Amino acid sequence: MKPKIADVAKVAGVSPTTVSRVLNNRGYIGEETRVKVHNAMKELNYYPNEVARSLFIRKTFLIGLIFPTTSNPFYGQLIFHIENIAAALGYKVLLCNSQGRQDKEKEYLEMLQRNQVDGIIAGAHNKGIEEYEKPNLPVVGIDRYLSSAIPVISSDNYDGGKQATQLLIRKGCIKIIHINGPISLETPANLRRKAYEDVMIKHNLTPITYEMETYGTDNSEIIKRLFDENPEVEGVFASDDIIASQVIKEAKSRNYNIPSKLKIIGYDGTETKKLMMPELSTIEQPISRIAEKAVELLIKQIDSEWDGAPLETKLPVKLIDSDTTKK
Amino acid sequence: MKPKIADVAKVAGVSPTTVSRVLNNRGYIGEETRVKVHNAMKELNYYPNEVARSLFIRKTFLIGLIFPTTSNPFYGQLIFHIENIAAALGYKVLLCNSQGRQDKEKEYLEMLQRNQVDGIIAGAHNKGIEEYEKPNLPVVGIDRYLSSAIPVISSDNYDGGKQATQLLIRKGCIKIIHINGPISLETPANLRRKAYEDVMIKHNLTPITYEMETYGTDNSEIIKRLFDENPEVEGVFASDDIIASQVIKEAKSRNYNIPSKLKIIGYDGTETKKLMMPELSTIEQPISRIAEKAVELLIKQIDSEWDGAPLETKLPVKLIDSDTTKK
DNA sequence: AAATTTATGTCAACCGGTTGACATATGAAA
DNA sequence: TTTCATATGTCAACCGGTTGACATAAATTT
Repeated sequence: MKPKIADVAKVAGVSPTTVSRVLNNRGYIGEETRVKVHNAMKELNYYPNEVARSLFIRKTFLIGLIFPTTSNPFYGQLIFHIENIAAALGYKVLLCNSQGRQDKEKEYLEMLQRNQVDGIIAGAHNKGIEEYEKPNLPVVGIDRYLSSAIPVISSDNYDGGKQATQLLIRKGCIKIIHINGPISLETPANLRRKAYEDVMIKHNLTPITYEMETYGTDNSEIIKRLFDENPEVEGVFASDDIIASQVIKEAKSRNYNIPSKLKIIGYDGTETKKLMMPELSTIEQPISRIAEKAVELLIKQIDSEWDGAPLETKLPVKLIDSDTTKK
Repeated sequence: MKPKIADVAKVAGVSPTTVSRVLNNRGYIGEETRVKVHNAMKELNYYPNEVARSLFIRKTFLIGLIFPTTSNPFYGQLIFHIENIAAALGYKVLLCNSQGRQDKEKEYLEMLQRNQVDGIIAGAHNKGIEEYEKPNLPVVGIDRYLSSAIPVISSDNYDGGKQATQLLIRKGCIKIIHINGPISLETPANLRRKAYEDVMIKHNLTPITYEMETYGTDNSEIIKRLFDENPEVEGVFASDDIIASQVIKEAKSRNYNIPSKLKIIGYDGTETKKLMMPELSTIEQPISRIAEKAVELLIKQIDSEWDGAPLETKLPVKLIDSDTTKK
């Protein structure tokens, strides 16, 4: 059986209260008592039971994370940073991969509440989860509008979309196509598309957008259609690097020379992308800063120090003009 | 204040014990009472406090995960599967990114014990963490020997190394170099190198191995040295796909034509790799099966159903012969 | 009519640590 | 000598849910 405070007290020859005092640095404690207690803890291999402690102080220092999947390097990297920053501030993270499924997300939401997490950071959201509407606990969204009272952190999606489109135009592309995720999701990421359309129209070009199916589905059909219907395409702005990689693959199989015949730019710019496909131009998101802001805002809410603003935080992106957009 | 069982009981007009009976399906409960209680729970937005429950039943259904970083797609994907399988079995996961740092790993190990996790799955390990030696709780290692009593799950590293090396030889390479992670770590992954050396020697070829620095360090120097010292290299077997991608990058900058002049094969074969660099040949690890086995063995230990064997589980790999090893 | 099953209530102990109230005993400062 | 800061102990209530013991009463069986 695991040792408890009473066991430590017995070994150290002091009272349980004294042990608790040592653990929490409360009241007066003599130096030698402190040492005796610490020795006893070491001897017994004692670890304070945080579950009991959490119950009493009514706080767990747990943060729930709901994201589609850690398999995706963008979320993997984001979660890495969130966990890191949280750990530095004394918080632990409970991980949930919702896989873009509404039923899973609901289950996780309930599970997290049962487990008394102090707050939730969610980057997944399937419309129609009313649970987010009654915010019984602090929540921060990343790139997802969850409800009118929940703050959202994102990269400057409009600026990113603008820069990407402008780059392709600057490099001489006329027939430029955009391909993005399911627009039915209410996400700031839709601004990437909005910016693309605005820039195209401003340059008297016709915007053409292809839309992906739900997250995780096989998208190759849509990309094939893109090429079938627009064989003379000169530039593609994909709303993330994974989609961009699929476009590249299809283009190569159709013998489009990149970048001379077709230029491509993606979005995200993860570390993995930098290593695995350095040649791909992209809009790099400030992932670690997004993580910082999210944790910061969540903890402010937890500590009741949040005044309701800002509801939206946009962080600057960085254009990476690499080989796939060479002139 | 959050509602508790007593509040539900009051609203439903029954006793707290009856509510608990409904929640746990114990003893006799009438149908209409059950309905009344459920309505009260819904009305109050009641979620049972798992912290209190965990304290009493002395079990948290929490599993601690210690891995270097979710940023790396291999760990990201592995963790995705682990979390999924665990969730299906009623377990939740607490995520820790040790970043290959011994101090962090020790801290996390202590934190997890304080938080009463039921078990730990660790894929990170810096030698000399004696904490693993006194296994106060169930542990499973992935690709890492933690202590003599802790079971390890891994891909069949020897076979993978063998297949990779044989492929390069079959494709006509003579001067083949291997590059791997820090061998100081006691990991089954070292068998990739052993297999490489064995196969080379069997074919009367000279094995040459370059070793990476500690995890996460900048490795470009070592790869540059590899090419400087072996300009006539014909084949490279990298011990993971990320290293392979760095080799490709350096080779391209030196105008080596791949695969005509230089053939490359990596190791891991994550989904991300398949999307981002489908052209890279690799040894694909059965990531979801590794996750399954790990969770299965951990839960067996938790349920005291583990008899100590098998201590080592090796799962079959799959050769992916793609463009970078074309003849 | 008696025995049994079903349904619910009351009560108290327990999980392990926290905290406040209060008692007691030093050694040091006033 | 008196006061006070220091050091430790005892005790009990509490966090929220679980569980066993026991009581009671209605509905079913036998």
